[in-house]
Amino acid sequence: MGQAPAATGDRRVVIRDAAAELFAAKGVAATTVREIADAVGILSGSLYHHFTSKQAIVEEILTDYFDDLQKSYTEVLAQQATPADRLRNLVRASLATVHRHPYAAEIYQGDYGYLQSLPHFDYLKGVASLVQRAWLDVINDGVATGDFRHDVDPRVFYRLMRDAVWLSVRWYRPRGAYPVARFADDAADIFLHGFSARPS
Amino acid sequence: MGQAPAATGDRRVVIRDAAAELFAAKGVAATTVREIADAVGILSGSLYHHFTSKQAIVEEILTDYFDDLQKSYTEVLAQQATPADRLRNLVRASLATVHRHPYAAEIYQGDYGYLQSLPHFDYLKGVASLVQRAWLDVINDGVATGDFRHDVDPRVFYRLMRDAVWLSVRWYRPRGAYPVARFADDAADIFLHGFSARPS
DNA sequence: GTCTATACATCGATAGAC
DNA sequence: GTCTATCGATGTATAGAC
Repeated sequence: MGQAPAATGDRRVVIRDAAAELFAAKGVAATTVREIADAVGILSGSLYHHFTSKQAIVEEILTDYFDDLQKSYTEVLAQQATPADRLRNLVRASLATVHRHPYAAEIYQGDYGYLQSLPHFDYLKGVASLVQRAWLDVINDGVATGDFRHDVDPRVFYRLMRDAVWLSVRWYRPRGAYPVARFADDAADIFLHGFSARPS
Repeated sequence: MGQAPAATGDRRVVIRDAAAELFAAKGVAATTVREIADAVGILSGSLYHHFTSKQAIVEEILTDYFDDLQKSYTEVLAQQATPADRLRNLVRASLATVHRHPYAAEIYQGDYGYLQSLPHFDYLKGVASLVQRAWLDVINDGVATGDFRHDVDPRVFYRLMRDAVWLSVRWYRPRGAYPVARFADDAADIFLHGFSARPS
């Protein structure tokens, strides 16, 4: 009856999601527009009714992810807590966001080179440096307060932790028996113990 | 005089190394044979005097790396020590090998999808599972002896540590002031403390 | 061992019928 | 909104002269 306009945006989302899965699995450059079209059951030419180019699809996938990431971090950064708790919250927020956009996260990590050719790459860089700033600030704070060790370069610790956390999207997928929140706490726990200045 | 045959194999190595650097930076699929030829100052057609195909170049790069990796691990696995020391030795051997073949290591991590199309992919898989087996055995031993924690899944600990260690090739390069051996010890230290069952 | 020239496949993208 | 048909660019690889 007073029915909705037959979900016109649906096709767009279906295409975007199918493309994201392919991009994540094979890389953007190695994925053809024909493969994307096959995945949704249309011909490659029809894709261009929904998107102006292959790049535009990539851009929409990544922008969606980074919008969400920026929002999550803004919330976490508004809170006050000890360095250890703040670091744990960053891990939780990162992993929760990543698993709302697992394909986008994989694309960002695996195709950084290609991404530099995107029109909105500056926006992505801005969010990425916001993320890096947040981690490094917390780690440096913890070293300053004496909570964290000072015998290992904070940048080394940051990068080890960053890779371990963000790359987990390649092998970890949330399950009922081991949900994201618990996984995030395990990861944070290992790194916090490893970088703690105090005997546990 | 009784001179060597004017180093015929040199060109091959020069081409292979130039290709490796490009593959690591942009991905295999996104790197063209013309770019490789440009990098060594010849035309793309001339490449095929040295290699039968682009895939063959990739394969030689990766096989070289994996041969070295297998050799390093065989040595380390012959030694006996505590779980903590053995894990530390695995980190040292891994990072030392990675930094003898930094481009190959980056290619393996960044283009795993493409690699599956290689003729010798089964060999690569074999070495990769040797590596995984070595890490998991040591970790499980440490949990069994009570040296390592039992409240975090060993597989989770393994994967976090694996990603942090192997992905470091993307950002860490050995320097005089911070050589591989020291970096390896720092990384092992953080993870060993983080996964230790004993107060430090 | 490199170059010239080119074959052949595949890619992203477009135009217009339905 | 999809299909048919196709263009132009680009990619890997080959053949033969030098």
